[in-house]
Amino acid sequence: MTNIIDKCLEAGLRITNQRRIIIELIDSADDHPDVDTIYRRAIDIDDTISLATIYRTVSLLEQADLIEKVEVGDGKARYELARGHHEHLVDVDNGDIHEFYHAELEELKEKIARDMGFELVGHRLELFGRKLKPN
Amino acid sequence: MTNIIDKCLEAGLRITNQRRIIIELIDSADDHPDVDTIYRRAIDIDDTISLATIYRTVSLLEQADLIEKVEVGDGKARYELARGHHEHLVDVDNGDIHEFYHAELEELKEKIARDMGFELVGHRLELFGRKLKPN
DNA sequence: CTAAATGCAAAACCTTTGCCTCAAA
DNA sequence: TTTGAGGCAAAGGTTTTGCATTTAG
Repeated sequence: MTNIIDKCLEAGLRITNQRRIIIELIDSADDHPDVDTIYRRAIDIDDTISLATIYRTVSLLEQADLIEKVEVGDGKARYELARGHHEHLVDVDNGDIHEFYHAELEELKEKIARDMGFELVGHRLELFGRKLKPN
Repeated sequence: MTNIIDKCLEAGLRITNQRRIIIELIDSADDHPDVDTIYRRAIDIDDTISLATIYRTVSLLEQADLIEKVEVGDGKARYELARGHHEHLVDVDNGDIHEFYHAELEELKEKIARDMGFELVGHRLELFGRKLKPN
């Protein structure tokens, strides 16, 4: 079992106490915390960690493709562990983020870009929805 | 021919000189200007317009569904005239924004949301691509 | 005339950075 | 030991806001 710390070492990252805390925190989060949330959770564990370190660390982890930035339109960068393509559906009534993967959608994006004369190198998709009443 | 000013009046907006300038400027823009660009273009026409008025006006126009915000990941809000569903493909090499509409994609988004138990009330999609060499 | 809009400057946010100190390898 | 990392506080960039003044309707 290759854990997240090993992956950081493989990526050539120096593992400091602060980094370990931040990384494990994102690893174990089951939501999509923004930087301030990560900060507040981190100082619960070690209250000497600074906001600047959070920013520097997430930016590093993102470059190493270990975490991914998620932007859901609230003006704040949120992060999640990188674990392959998936998209987000945001519940507009409570902000809950639901993940999904849809192969057909992935293909379609590639095809659209190709038809327009581009190689697809990235994308961003968020759906905003409201829960349907079951009937 | 219902022009953009008429639409503003229908929406109940008071038409000031500043608003007229800002609105017509966005109406006639063939790119996706950010707030600062709108500001610079506006003061070329009337140098008493303030940045605050640009922000207040675009926010008003957006609420009235007369313009739409486009976020292409550069951290700045860009605006375009509301003119029905379409998506954006950003050329990562030069920032050019290409628009497209793809019916199949629209349907697919609706279907995905529905299958997840949601009514789709909005979405955001940007593709990032690099021009293919013709061969 | 009167409510609403503007200008200006200050403040509010989120994020980045300089610099000196501290710690991982 | 040495180079990179962290803490702190200041600065940066975008957007919002308070308040006195002006203006559209």
